[in-house]
Amino acid sequence: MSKDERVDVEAESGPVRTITDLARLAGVSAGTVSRALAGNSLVNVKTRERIQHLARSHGFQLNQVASNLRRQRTGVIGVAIPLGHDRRQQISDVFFMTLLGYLADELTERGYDLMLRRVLPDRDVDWLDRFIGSGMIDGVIVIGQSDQFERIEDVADGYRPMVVWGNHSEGQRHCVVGSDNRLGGKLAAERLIAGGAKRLAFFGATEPIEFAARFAGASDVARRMGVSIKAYPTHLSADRTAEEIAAHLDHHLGEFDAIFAATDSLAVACLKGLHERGVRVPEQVRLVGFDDLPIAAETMPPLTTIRQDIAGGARGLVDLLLRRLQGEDTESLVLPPQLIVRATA
Amino acid sequence: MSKDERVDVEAESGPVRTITDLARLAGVSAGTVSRALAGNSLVNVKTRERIQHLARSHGFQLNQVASNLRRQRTGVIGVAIPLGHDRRQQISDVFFMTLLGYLADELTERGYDLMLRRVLPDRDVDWLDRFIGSGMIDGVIVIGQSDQFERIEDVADGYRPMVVWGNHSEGQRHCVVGSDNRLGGKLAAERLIAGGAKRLAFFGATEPIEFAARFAGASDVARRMGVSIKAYPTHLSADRTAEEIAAHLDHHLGEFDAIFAATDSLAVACLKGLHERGVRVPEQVRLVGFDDLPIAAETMPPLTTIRQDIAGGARGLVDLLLRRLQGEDTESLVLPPQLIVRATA
DNA sequence: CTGAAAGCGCTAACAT
DNA sequence: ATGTTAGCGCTTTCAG
Repeated sequence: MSKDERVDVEAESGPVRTITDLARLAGVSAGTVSRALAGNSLVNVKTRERIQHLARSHGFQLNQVASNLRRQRTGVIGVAIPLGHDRRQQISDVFFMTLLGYLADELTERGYDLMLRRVLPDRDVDWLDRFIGSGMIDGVIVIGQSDQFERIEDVADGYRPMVVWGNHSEGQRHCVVGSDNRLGGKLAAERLIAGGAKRLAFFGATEPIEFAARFAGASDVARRMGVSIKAYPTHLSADRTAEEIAAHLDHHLGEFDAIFAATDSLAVACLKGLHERGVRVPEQVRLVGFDDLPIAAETMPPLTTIRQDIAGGARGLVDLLLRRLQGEDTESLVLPPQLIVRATA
Repeated sequence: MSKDERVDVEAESGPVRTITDLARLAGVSAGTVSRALAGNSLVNVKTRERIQHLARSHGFQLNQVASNLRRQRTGVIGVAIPLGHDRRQQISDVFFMTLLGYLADELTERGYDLMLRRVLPDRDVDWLDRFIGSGMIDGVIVIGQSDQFERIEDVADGYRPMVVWGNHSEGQRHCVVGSDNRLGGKLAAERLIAGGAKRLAFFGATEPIEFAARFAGASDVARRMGVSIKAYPTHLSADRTAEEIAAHLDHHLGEFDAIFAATDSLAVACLKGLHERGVRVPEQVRLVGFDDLPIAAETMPPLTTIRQDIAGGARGLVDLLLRRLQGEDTESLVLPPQLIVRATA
């Protein structure tokens, strides 16, 4: 039905915005219209089709808000991105944004809408309760624990339909999906050491729990293999890291023969810094990243890195959440990271 | 108020979920509670504070859905990302995702929530009407016109609170915010030609209207300067472009001495392809990208590119939308792109 | 198979 | 300054 036809039809009857308008037009009750539009089989096939056709020809749209209120469910999943350590940054973080894209795909596929909320926990202590209590969402996915691990734990017992992307810790109460960061760190260190590295450097922030686990995994291996490892801390926000990495390279270049970067973004910056200082990769300094973002395959030389299964993670998050919405009590899902060997280590 | 205190208080009175519960507890009417929580000055200061304190101590949250239905506004802005030419791709497109991040920031700042909807126009012809008509959003921002220019135009007359990120065309009816892509193309071509280029290549898709404008801008300059230009088409999805670019380079390397890549992502892939074939940049082939994504500064050599003001774009989108929500009738906003000279041209 | 009626939880006249 | 009342638009018993 074209727009023009619709206008013609409306001219005869005035706008039809509510189910009651439609009912009057069809000569039935609002209840019947509601049932007809819902495809309820109780209603006579002929009237059902008549009503559905009428609805379409008038461009009628069900008011979701009213429907939501009545049914006490919204078909909307909240996605919260807490920005703890470094304000502003993470929301433009390539990894999180990619995950968000896949989440949007996955939720759409399953018939849910996505409400995105960026959150500054220091300004708004009650961010999670407020999101949950708003009545606007059926469940919530939290992307990244940031420094809010405890607050999430507090909520987890009283609110089931919540799943979190992040790191899994022994005995935690909230349902989490995420890579085995410790194993990822292990794989990275093993690769570097197998290539002959004797003094490892870890570049990246170490407070975020995921990154701490990556460092810990690498440290385990280093200790076991009798190799030294030292963390060279950076912040998370892209603009600052470049300088910080440059400073580390300027002052400590002789101290290591291999770098494990906490993320591919950091690794790319390292690669550039090394190149600018005439350091050959991997001959003089080996380098492994983390994430396997698309950019990892496009650097020169292409980046050896630890792949996180982002699409799989998104699928897992949605899967578990929907099962929790059914009342099931789900375990956490730990995804195995994978070493992707390219040319930097 | 800690969680434990809250539990204590609740133990005395049962759960307090609705405004009516709270009213009973406070010994006033629901109306007064509603006013008190809204900070309405009509209500007595003492009772107002008493009610607010009571609400906090019971962890009371207003049901937004009910509120929305009654007030006929939701405080939610819809953000639609139509995926026309290349399914799946754009939602993970770095540029769009970055824009989305800034939009989330900007909307949050202004007190709005963001409902994200990824949309496949070929499967769902009515995507825009359905989003608008759902009653769940007060206004809509469309990120990218994709191949939906006409549909957006159709809707624009009947629905005011809509702003679109994309390309501005003479005489169009929908309010759009976007870079002057034609000017961007012009700047790119000028830079290349000033460096001595005689035969330009344009790498990228040419159907999307933004990209077509970039190519057109470059073509204008080429024609005026007596320089040749030819488009080497690619698709949008990241996985296919790499091969396509490789194929172009293998078959047509001698045909050009400069590349204008439609996006930085493409430019990075070009850079890699050229490097692998032993072609020096910029000595043998000059290269200019588009967007100025963070990665542009991190390539080797760093990428000369045309910057789009993403943050400014997001601010503009939200600004115009909110003014439209006030009933104002806003003009489109065309942002000037800026040549960022680094080392590839 | 359909209609009538109650009500989701909140807000905003309108009253006092 | 507060209470009362009538809905917002829809869904779902409960009757018939």
